[in-house]
Amino acid sequence: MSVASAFKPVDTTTNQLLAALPPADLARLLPMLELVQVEVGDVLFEPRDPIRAIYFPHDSLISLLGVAEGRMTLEVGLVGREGMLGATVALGHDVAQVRAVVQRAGAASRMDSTRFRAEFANNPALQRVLYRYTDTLLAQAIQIAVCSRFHVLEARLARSLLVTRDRLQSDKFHLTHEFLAHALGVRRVGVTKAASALQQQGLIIYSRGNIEILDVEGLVAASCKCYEIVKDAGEA
Amino acid sequence: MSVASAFKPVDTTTNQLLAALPPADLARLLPMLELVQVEVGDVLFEPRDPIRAIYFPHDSLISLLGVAEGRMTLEVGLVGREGMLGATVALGHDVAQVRAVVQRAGAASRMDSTRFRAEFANNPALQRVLYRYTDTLLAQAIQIAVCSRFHVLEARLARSLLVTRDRLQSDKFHLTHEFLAHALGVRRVGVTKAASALQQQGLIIYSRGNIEILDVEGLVAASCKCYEIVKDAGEA
DNA sequence: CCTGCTCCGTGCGTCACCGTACATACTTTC
DNA sequence: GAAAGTATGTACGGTGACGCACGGAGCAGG
Repeated sequence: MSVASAFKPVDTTTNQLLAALPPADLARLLPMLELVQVEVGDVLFEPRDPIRAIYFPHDSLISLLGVAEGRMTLEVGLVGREGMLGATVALGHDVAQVRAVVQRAGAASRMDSTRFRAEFANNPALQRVLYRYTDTLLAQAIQIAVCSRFHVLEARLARSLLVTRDRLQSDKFHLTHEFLAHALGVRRVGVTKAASALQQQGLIIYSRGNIEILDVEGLVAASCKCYEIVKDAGEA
Repeated sequence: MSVASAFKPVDTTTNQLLAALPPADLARLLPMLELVQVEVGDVLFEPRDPIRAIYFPHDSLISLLGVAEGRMTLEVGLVGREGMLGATVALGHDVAQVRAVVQRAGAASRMDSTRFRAEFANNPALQRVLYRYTDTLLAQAIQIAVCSRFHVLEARLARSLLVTRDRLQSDKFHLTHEFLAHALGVRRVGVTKAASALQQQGLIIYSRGNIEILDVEGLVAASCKCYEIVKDAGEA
């Protein structure tokens, strides 16, 4: 991760949480935001870490991984331009419960936790936005819990790809089987098997981490309902 | 469910969310609360239902079940005296995402959603309490997602029993294998097998739904770390 | 060009849990 | 005190994913 040029102003229209704030509130927030570039694989925090900074992604994408013992992980949330990372510090808990790892490199606005908490206390608009977003995160986590328990890997993979597509607003992205395995909480070979099944159905093609979605409708059909449920919850 | 005698006043010290409110804020809330009795198996709402009322349990216990197609369910949260049901309506989403089913009969204070939302908007203390509690619910859901994915049934059953014990502050309670199966997202026979294993280890005894925990330490050892993680998150 | 690295594919034995069906035992009811 | 209901126990084949190991293929740089 690196601090971007100080000359480049933060584009406040990309991140939708920032964009949702009234101009006056946003203006107060802006001087505290620092534009940074995050790189794939960067770990912004680990479970039990104190959260020192919160992030508003612009074009980056951050995966929230629940961690069990060993190297078993499960993605419980995905944060892109529509959300923020670390809302929890304003709500009372300042210790991370998940691993936050960058899934797609890009820009994000960072802010010190302490200042954020102080600002949060005096900013009703920010409170409303965060409260609502946290509720969306909860809906995501719940659906992922259900999905991981009951649905077969192939459907879950399809769901995961569709969510990534929505977040990035692109049909092509880079994501290795290894990374997906961590997100889905399965072995890498399991992903290979499921992905090649989707590929044989003509829904996607992939090669060395470059994934392209060919047939969105087909992929929706191959996925479980969970995809649409979390999508609806996010928009409602 | 039935409305309790109007003569009986709401005991505001039992539910810990209510108890945490400053007296003035609580006083404004009280006239809007209605004391009701909920019975085992009562379904307070289903996924996609509009949430018409919110609940503050006193000695009752309410299980939040994520629902997949068919009769496959998974408990993603448990609400007792330490929490409330339906906080989500104040946060923006007024449609339920889970099934709320009474696990243990008892008293709860009910309040109309619309009035609750209005009160929430003007009550900073209530906002703080709810923010924090929602964050705890999120922590629960995340840990349950991880736990259900990676840990074997016996450990998950042990965790579930320990959580129930904490909520009820009692080593004895009523809970059938069937009910536990719904909560854990497994078959009833799976629970029977896991429960009899715990019984043979001398950790619990059960008979026709009456469960007694004999060895808390042993049960903690038999459970996964998830139990302590959510416990810590709730208290932190 | 060959070495090294990342990424993907296959095979094989094991296991937890599934779905189903049936059996037993305690409890309540009339 | 028989019938009906509730709760628990046993059995069996099936399967999705596991863990591990190794094979191979594309891409990079010296």
